[in-house]
Parts: sequence; structure tokens; C-alpha cells
Amino acid sequence: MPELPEVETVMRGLRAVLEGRRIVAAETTRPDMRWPFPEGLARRITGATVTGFRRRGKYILARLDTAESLLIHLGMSGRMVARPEAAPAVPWMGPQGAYSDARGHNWSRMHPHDNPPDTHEHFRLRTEDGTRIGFVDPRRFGCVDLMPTAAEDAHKLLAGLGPEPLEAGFTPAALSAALEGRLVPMKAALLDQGVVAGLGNIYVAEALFRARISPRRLAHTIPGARAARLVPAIRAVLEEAIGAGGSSLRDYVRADGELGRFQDRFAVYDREGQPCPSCPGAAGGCAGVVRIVQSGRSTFYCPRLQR
DNA sequence: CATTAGCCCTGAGAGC
DNA sequence: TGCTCTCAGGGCTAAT
Repeated sequence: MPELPEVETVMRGLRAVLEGRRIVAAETTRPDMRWPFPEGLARRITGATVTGFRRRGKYILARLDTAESLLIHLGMSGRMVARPEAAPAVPWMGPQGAYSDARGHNWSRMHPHDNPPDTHEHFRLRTEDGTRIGFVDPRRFGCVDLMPTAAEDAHKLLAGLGPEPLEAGFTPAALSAALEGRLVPMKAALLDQGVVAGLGNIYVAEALFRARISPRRLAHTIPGARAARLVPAIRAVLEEAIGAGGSSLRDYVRADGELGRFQDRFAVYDREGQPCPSCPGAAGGCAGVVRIVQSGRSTFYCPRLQR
């Protein structure tokens, strides 16, 4: 469930090992993930130097010096796993000692999900300095594509995205305009990547909680004062989550194997029946966090605080 | 046009 | 212990 904070964290991990480096080999281990890999993927990126990274919503973009950009979406269960070429096949089973490479990067904390390391590694590349980077995605909801760098934002998957929530264009006025007249529940509206890019089930729940807005409230009632609360709430939860390295839940793990820690700070997500952190408790008339299903997905909220 | 349901896929966890 | 069942959900396409 990589959402914006997890994707941002993964992108930073990739930047640390890939930016400024040349790709000396690449391979795919099957013909497709969500969609077929782009024609000639390995050939087109081999020999290229990665000049920079950016994130757009839940997409990672790596610019190459070939005038093409590599697009990566982690889907539901995608992970990027980086390790030195010379790393033992199963380092977590060996002695506990850390070993660092020449740049001081610590490779000792491989995640148990990497056992065995090549399972579900559908795409991998190697850099000139001996780092191997694999795209592991058991469910294969993720995807990889290549496009001209000059036309990044025209890519079919990026063209319809709404504003970046952490950039200046995401204002109460802009959010209000996007929600005007819409008859869907706020839960669905914020999951719509065309309204704002990068939110998923977790951060929609957490942002709505912080803004004291019910996930069931219809979107067209938000413009105005509620939008003015919601924009800073979305920003704050995303920034805090990025600061914590994202949330580690089931599948997600950072490229360097360290775990994100934001899941320890969830107020409502996956906390059905537990006390609402901002309510006075049962004596104050709060029955705790409630779980409902909206369009087939779990929604968590406090009915007392969120209206 | 706006909205919703179905679908892809595998692993984790619950229940028996 | 081991089997089966349910659930997790991002984002597409098809249907309403």
C-alpha cells in the first residue's frame, strides 16, 4: 500500500544509490507486470546515466541522459531492493555484523521479505559501482514504463493527476473547485487521484480525522471552511509520515531495508474498536474508532468527532 | 458526464 | 499441522 509518503521514501532511497550513476545492465524476468514491459526496456536503459529523480503522486520518475525517463509505480506490493553485487545471497541469515560500502551505506538490514531474494523480482538493473537494484512485486499491480523526458507529464498515467498536495498549487480554493458539485463521499473523492495526487486508503483516513470531517460527508459540502481545514490536515499528515519514513504495513519496506515508523502514529487507520485519540473516552460519549465499508474498502473514523 | 462495480494478483492471517 | 477462506487495495476498464 505504498501511498505518497512511502513512494517519496522509496524514491529518496533510489536517489541515494542511482543518481549520477550509469546503468551497466538491466533485465526483466518475465514479460509483464501490470502491463507488458516497454519494448526494448533493458536495451534502452543499459548504458544510460541517471541524472535525477522526481515523484508525481504515487509515481517515481527517473530521468536518464538518453532523453528518456523511467516511470515506476509500486502498485500494492511493490518494493525496490538495493544491495551490493557482492552481497551474500541471504545476508540476514548470516552473522549480525553490519557491512557498509565505500560510501558508508549500511546494507546489513535486509528485510525477511527478501527471502529468497529473487522471488518476484521481475525487473532489475546494475550500476557501474556494483549495486544491484531489483523491483520486487508479488502481486504485480506495479508497472514500469519509458517515455521521452520532455513529455513526462503527457504520459497517459500522469496526465489526469490532480495537484501535488505538498506543493503550492494545492490550496483550499483549488480543492474546493475540484470538489464543487460532486456527490461522492469524501472518502472516494480524496482517493480520486484527479482531485489530489498521492493519497490512498491510509492517509485519506488520517487526513479526514485531523480535519474532523466524516468520510461519509458528500464532497460538494466541503468547499469553503472545511476545505480550509482539510488542506493543512493533508499536508501535515503527509509531511509527518515522510519524516517517519512512511508506514510499514505488510508489504512495504524501504529500499535500504529499514522500516517506516508512521504506522505507530495512526489515529484511526486499522484501529477499529480502539479509543479515539482525541476523544474523552466512553464517559464522554465516544465509542471509539469505527470501521465501515465504502465502495468495497475499509474506512476508519470517529463518528463523534468527524462530521 | 458522473459514478460504481469488477478485475488483476499473491501472501498473511483467521478459522476449523 | 495443514487446509481453506477472507481480506488487503491502486487504478484500470466496463457497465450503469
